[in-house]
Amino acid sequence: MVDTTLLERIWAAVAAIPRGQVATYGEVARRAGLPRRARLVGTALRLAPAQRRLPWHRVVGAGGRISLPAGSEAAREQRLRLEREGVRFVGARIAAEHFGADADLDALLWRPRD
DNA sequence: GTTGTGACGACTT
DNA sequence: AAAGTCGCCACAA
Repeated sequence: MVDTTLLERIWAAVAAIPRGQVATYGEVARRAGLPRRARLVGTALRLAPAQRRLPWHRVVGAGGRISLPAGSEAAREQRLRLEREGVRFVGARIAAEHFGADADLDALLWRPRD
């Protein structure tokens, strides 16, 4: 069983993602003080009570790709929610401008051509 | 106890 | 670009 204090820390880190921005699972884990525990972030989101009203859609896979099964209803909903708050996609990836300051720049080393 | 799976990710081939 | 490998670990069977 997961320690609920860990879940709380993760949920708090997710709640802190500003509207219009995204963070990767790895970043959320780091911000929660749990480096290398990206998988746990996924678990935490799965276990999160809907009542918490977490911005779960702002958590994405490394490099800005949606991690939910491609073509799934959940994946469509996530993209829709993101676009609805101004997050722009370039192909399957989220534009670099939407990542927070401590995002891993190496993973974001791509740019839509200017 | 062991194995497989997965809302992950960094590395190496 | 694509496919393996490894680290990570909760969970179900």
